[in-house]
Amino acid sequence: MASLEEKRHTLAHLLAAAVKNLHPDALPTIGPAIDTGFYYDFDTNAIKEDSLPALQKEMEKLLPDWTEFTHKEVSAAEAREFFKGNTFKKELIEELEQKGEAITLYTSGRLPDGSQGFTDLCRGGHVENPAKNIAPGSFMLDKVAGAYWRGSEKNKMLTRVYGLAFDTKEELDAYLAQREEAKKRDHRKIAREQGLLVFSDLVGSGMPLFTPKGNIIRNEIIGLSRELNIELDFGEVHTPNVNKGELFKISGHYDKYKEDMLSVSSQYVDDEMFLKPMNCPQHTQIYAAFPRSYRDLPIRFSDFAVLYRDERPGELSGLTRLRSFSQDDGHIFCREDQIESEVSNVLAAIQKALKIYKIDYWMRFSLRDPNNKAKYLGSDEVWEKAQDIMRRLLLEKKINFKEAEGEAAFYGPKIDIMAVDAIGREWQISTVQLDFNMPGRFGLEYTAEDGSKKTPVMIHRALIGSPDRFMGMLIEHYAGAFPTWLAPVQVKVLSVSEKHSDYAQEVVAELKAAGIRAETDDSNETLGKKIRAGKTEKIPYLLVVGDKEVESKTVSVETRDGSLGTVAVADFIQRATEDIKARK
RNA sequence: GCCAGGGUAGCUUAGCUGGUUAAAGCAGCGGUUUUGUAAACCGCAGAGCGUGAGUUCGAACCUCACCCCUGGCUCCA
Repeated sequence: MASLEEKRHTLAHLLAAAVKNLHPDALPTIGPAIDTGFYYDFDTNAIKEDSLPALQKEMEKLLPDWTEFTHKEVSAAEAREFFKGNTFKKELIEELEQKGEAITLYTSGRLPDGSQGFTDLCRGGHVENPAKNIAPGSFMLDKVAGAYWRGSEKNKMLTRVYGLAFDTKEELDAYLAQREEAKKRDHRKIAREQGLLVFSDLVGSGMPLFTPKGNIIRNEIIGLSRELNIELDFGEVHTPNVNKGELFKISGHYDKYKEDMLSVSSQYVDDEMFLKPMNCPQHTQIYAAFPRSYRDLPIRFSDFAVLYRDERPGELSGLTRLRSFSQDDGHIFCREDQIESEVSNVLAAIQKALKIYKIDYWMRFSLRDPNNKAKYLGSDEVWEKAQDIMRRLLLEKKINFKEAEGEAAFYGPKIDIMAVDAIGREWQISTVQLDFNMPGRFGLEYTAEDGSKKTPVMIHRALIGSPDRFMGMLIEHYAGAFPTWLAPVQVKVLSVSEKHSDYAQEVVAELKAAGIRAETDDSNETLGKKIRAGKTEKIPYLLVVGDKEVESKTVSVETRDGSLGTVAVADFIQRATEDIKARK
């Protein structure tokens, strides 16, 4: 039975064969199977987007001749001879040679003269009979993109051709349909349609301007985090946007992220200053400003300040990657014996928040990259200790998690919450990070029970990450149909005709007095059109008022899921208020 | 930053092998209508075709530079 991965990998070979026929100068490099199909990287600049149809055709033409794979093991010298002129393949051969692994060449297909077909350096993993095993219409070339050789931007950029491939044509079509669905939910599109935020070339890229409607959502998100912070006994602080470079030199951010910080200058003093890219160093200064006793710990600060990062232009994307954004940030300074309860309380709060937002998630335990320790601050012992504490905690709590090497922050390991949205895409949101490094660098201390001075531990955490980014995710998760508590307009009162405008205004006034975000649509349009507009805007409640309702002081309630009939205004207010309070 | 696409009215799009006043729908505005659960009718206005240079008798269309957006790569405290 041919596995999907084998099919995909086989298609990568087929693609390389097609490229070899149509673009003989393109040097093949590597071509693995991926989640949705396959890709192959070529050293060439001849392949553009519009080359794809011809390549696709060529692949389809070649496929019937690919009835088997033959392979042979060769010496490094033979392999080098075969791939002479291809420095990329030579580099791979050298590596195989050094590791003492077998070097194999795989061949499939046939040339017009009947001689052997396309041969590639490969360790295997193909379907036995591509012509038979690969269903017609189950694959398509998708797009062309640049990709650095071996994933390093120091290396040459190659041309990557992506292909989609599934077991059947139906599965490919389903994937394409799902991609269409994702496009419909695109937060950039919905944010524009609903007038939630805008960007301006004059303000700058990556710097969102929230409209009154968008800011309502943003504030509700912050409001929930603030409420959870109070339950967790955090004290909210307020800190400035501009900081001296010295602060970041001590924290270690200067060395690591100077290129990604926006600098600011003063006309009067020479200090190198930066817009702050994070809050942690500042919070250490609030801690440091007063003598602290073991009895005072844990000390917890929360902060919603706007942060600035000089992201490279090509990395910006809607609300998911911004130059200016905030975090629902918080830092805990505690004793070692308090780590466990602090981390588990924060995790519980995160879980509570995600339940309210109806978001599924999984946890990623992000560890240091053991092969690149230079990227991180602090000694091996400290890292081992921090990672052990966190792992033990996750195991004790019986939390399902996946370990991920190389995903830690530069100062410590972290637990990242990976949200899974309504159509299955993952977003990294919340985080809890254990830091044994920064407090020492800032000379933070507390007086222990025995009178000695000790260094506190610092826990960095964000409940939902960035309110701005999270809002982008929520837009896509809900496809713009926000639950009532988040909806910028919770209720819209539609008058049947202009005769009923006064009553509609009255109802809106009552709703507003009850704290409900309501407006009227008393435009000179038919009711049908107003309903349509309200539904398109995804307003949670549409209240229709006409002669009957004016007469009986009622409203006819239409929700996104259907009609609730005619109820007294007071009853509707009660119902809506309960929803909002319960964050439904 | 790098690779590949793209930028026409507030929005969605047409026009683009160079050739009169750049064409629609929605939204907007003005009328008519006074409407009962997903688009009433008529009219009006709205576009320096991303920006700046160039080629040409003539540029939305060709060339160059820059800006911005999209998809990747790299990065993500």
